[in-house]
Amino acid sequence: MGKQPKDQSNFFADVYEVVKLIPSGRVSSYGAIARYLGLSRGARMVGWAMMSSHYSTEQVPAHRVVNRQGLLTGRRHYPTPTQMQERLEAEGIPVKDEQVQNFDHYFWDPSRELL
DNA sequence: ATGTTGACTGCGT
DNA sequence: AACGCAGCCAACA
Repeated sequence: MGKQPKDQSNFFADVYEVVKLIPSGRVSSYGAIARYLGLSRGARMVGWAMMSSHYSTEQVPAHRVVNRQGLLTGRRHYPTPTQMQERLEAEGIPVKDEQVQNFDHYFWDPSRELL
């Protein structure tokens, strides 16, 4: 068995796929997505992929991905620091002070919800 | 090839 | 409960 062609960051593509599966009105976390992809501690990678998603032509709802505390840690990578929050609120997710309210209720875990 | 960094997370203090 | 340190993977200089 030779080595597998690494393609070009097909890891990013996998992350995009999972993120695109997050239903509107729900949020997920970097760690949950990483774990679903088999990376027990690749949460930072997921964040990296999200940042790259801005340069991708694919539409990835990166605003639905927050950290495990429900904090909008990625908001500073948006054109305006409030865009991420506004987008979540537009989907019916209450956000106060950079934090998703009732986070546990809106949390969507690919390993749990998705099979 | 080596070192640094990053939209994180878990555990120890 | 809050803070700090270490682990993990991939891109970049």
